[in-house]
Amino acid sequence: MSDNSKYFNSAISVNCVVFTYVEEKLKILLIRREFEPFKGLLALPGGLIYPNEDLQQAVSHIIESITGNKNVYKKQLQAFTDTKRHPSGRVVSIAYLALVNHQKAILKDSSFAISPDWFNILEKPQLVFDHDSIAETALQHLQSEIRNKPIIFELLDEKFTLPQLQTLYETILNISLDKRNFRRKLAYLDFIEDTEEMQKNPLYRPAKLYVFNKEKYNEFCEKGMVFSL
Amino acid sequence: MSDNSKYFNSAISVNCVVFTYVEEKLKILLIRREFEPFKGLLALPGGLIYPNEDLQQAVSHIIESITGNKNVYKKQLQAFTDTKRHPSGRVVSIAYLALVNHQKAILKDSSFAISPDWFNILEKPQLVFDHDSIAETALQHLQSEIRNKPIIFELLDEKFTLPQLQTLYETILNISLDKRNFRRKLAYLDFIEDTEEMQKNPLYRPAKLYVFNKEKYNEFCEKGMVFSL
DNA sequence: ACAAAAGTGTTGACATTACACCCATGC
DNA sequence: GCATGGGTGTAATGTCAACACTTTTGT
Repeated sequence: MSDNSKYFNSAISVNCVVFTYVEEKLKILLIRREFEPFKGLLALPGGLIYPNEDLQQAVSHIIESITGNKNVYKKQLQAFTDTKRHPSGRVVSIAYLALVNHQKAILKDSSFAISPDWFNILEKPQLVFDHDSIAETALQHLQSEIRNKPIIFELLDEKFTLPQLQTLYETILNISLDKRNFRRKLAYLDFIEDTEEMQKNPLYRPAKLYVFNKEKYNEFCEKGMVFSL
Repeated sequence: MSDNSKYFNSAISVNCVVFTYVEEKLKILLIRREFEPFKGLLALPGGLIYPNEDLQQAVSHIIESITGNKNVYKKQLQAFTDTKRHPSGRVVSIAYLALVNHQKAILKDSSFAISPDWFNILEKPQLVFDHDSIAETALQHLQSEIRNKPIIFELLDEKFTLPQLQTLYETILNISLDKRNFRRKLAYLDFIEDTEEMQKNPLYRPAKLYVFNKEKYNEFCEKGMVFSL
């Protein structure tokens, strides 16, 4: 460790696996690379990090630049470290999972990304570098995380119906759930609150609207309780 | 990305949270730092990585140098990336969890570590950098992982008794388990095999010896089954 | 009135918990 | 023969899965 120069010459990047939910589909945010290598090909949004740059902030900045969303849910997944994953040298990429509400997201080009777009996760095209593997890891993480943590509400509007919530679980987990069993389970959770309001102008019978109450969820956790789908 | 020099000047390190089980205690491997900063203080084993170095191999090498164990169980946890975590510059540390059998581990000084020693996890002293936080993350990961994956056998001898297995679960999870319920649950798992052999020279009544059969475990998984403690 | 999705309870199967005594061995 | 930990079954409770009809609204 006496001669630092042989160690301080790697690069750090972040890659963001950003999911949204729209038209009853789980979609992933992909961009076209603006620079070589792989210029013009599809990739996860991300970028190299300056040595004094905070990774969470970098992720927030990238996501805000592309989608306009501030304060999105984000979580570090893991580092992708293959020595040959990047042709320009040693680039360790730290992958983040992020969830954004589709209504609030307005995609635009930025210094990080050209032609950003949402792709149905079930029809995800091939990506550059090891981004397919990063996306796969993120999806698995999401699938396991929504079973025990209330992050799914990040993908819904503030007010949502139980059928919407159920369909979203079914879409992400790729399973089907029994409506009555699903609703009975939720009935115990006081942090999913009935708002006395009804859905506006649906095609047929309107459903009740609910909200996720974060304070009540915290109280629920403090009692040592854990919810599980 | 046109001028790479402003990005390729960070360092990557690995840190290993190595657990073992001895004298009915879960212990963590700590070393004394041989170099500045924090020379002589307690730390997790680890080290800086060369730009062409594979991280898994580096972890294996470090653990083998200190404990003598080859092919230990290891798993990447996450990256620790605080800009100020290391005083010498930007060092992103990738943390690994590893499990070693105590009988096979013979600690010795190496280029990575002086005075390596096992510390009861319940009495872990303060560590340098952000290593306390890394160790805490690793412990939580271990606690959650042993409930659904058969990694606990990495900490036991090849042949073990059910009371040993139960005590190990209790130690790691810091809970107490009902002996009969615990054994009934294991009875369904054909990958925990009775060896017809008995424990040698115990103080009192000898217990039956079991082995973990990895092939049978894989078959069990292929049937879509999941075990859960 | 009809089409469509919202909303609602019961039952049987299975899993989990709680609990106490006899057994095998070393000394 | 006694001290110690190894080994065993049952009953009550709670949880989970399967299942079909009525209600509300828009057209």
